[in-house]
Amino acid sequence: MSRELNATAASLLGLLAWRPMSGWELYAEFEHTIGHFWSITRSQVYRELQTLAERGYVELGESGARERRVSTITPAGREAFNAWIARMPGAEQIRFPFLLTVFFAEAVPPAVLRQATIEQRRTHAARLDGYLAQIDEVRAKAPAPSLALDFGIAYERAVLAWIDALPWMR
Amino acid sequence: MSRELNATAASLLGLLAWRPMSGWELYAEFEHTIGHFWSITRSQVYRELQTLAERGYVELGESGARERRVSTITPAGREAFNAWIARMPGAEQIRFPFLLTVFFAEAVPPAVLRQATIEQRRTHAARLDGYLAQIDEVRAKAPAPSLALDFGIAYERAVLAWIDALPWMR
DNA sequence: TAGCGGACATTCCACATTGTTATATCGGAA
DNA sequence: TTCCGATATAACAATGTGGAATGTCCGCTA
Repeated sequence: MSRELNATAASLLGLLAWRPMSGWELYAEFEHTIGHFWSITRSQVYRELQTLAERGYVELGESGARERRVSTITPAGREAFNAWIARMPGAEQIRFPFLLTVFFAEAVPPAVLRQATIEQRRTHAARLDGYLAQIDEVRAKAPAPSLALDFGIAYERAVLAWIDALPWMR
Repeated sequence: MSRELNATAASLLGLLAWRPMSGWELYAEFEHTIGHFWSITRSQVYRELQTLAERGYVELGESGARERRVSTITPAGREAFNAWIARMPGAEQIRFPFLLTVFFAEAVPPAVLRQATIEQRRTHAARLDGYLAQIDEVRAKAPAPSLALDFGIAYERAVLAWIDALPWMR
């Protein structure tokens, strides 16, 4: 029954290797770190936690106050995580709805196109600001994660530059 | 029964708005255009084609040579596509396994880390080359799609620059 | 010219993953 | 007391992945 871990489960394990957390905490932690380049929902966290527990990779604590159940990674879990993280990573997968809008721009009413572009720009600018506001602190505390954040910064800058060069925005 | 189109089905419709195609062709066309920023599998193409046909958005032709069935977009299909493409696009979704490797780099054996990085670099460099080889031709023939390709170019350049700045690569 | 290998083409299936929605409890703040 | 936010879970619908099975047709070459 040693099915492969999926990336989501593995990331959860990775976070649990830092410290024990409840599902709720895990989700929050995930969102503001890995969440920048990997999406997840809350249900998924609990689901994955279940299967992780079935495989003996985490231990679900007692249901204490507020039903809170802290998950702790087991030695087997650490081992599984280490094995997973050391495999060659696959290609990334992007799904960028705005690129569909651009790709089919000829079918989009000009006003809508401009509006959508402005909104995208705002979103990405806000994300960049958020990343920049964190980067120094993260770099000091967590070197490896800060490199992933560097990617986010480079990415957002590239997106913004590209948006600014769109012909209908100049 | 007028359920929302999903992005995948809508993109397929968008391609069919250019010209009628068989599922096979659709997949090929998709792969080397939209495929750069949206993934799809062959089974999915056929499945979506089925539901698109059920909703009257495409017409599946007679089975011709080699079982080939050409799909043609209907007026209702064009309308549905135009409505879909004019809605505000949502946020993009990235899933970048290598970023997990980087994020958890402390748990990765140095040799593996270096190896993975080199492979990533090669992949992205190859993609960039591929895009650059096409861009002039695409720009001349299909202005809007070329803007999406421009994004690909900007993206790959950003990734390469980021990779080259990783501390274990210098 | 017969035959073969490879490209073209579709269908079906099994499964994994994801997203959404609803529901229930409890502690603390207002 | 009432309401909000933290917390957990279930159940379903939708989406996505990957591959097996099956057949056709094209062009090459023995």
